[in-house]
Amino acid sequence: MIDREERQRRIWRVVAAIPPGMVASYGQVAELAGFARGARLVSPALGAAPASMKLPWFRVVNASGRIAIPKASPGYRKQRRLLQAEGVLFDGDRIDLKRYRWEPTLDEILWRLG
DNA sequence: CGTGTGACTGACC
DNA sequence: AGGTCAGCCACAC
Repeated sequence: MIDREERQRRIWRVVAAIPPGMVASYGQVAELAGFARGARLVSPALGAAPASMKLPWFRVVNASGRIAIPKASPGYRKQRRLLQAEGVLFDGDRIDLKRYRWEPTLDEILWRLG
């Protein structure tokens, strides 16, 4: 039986493994963390991460390649700025997932996420 | 124990 | 291509 803490740790581990300049979707993070169809579990976990952890929360976007928070919010601009600083290009308000989506190799899954 | 909510998704117009 | 909508899961009331 896994509690909220354990779930968060698993999610954090996946997010921490996303390489700079790439992104992953909420659903993808959830699945890699062992929670199929648990996309909605990811955002609370990101918010709960201590700042000292330096979790690359901004590398998580929704399945359509867009930042999931309102465009008008400070958080939106911050996330966008951080991604762009890593070389992630935006096409309007959207990221080309074909190009920037992280697809972990078997090695990464076994050694970084296992 | 129902109900509503959300930094979600995929299917279907 | 973009909007709608029914599922989805945990959690707060």
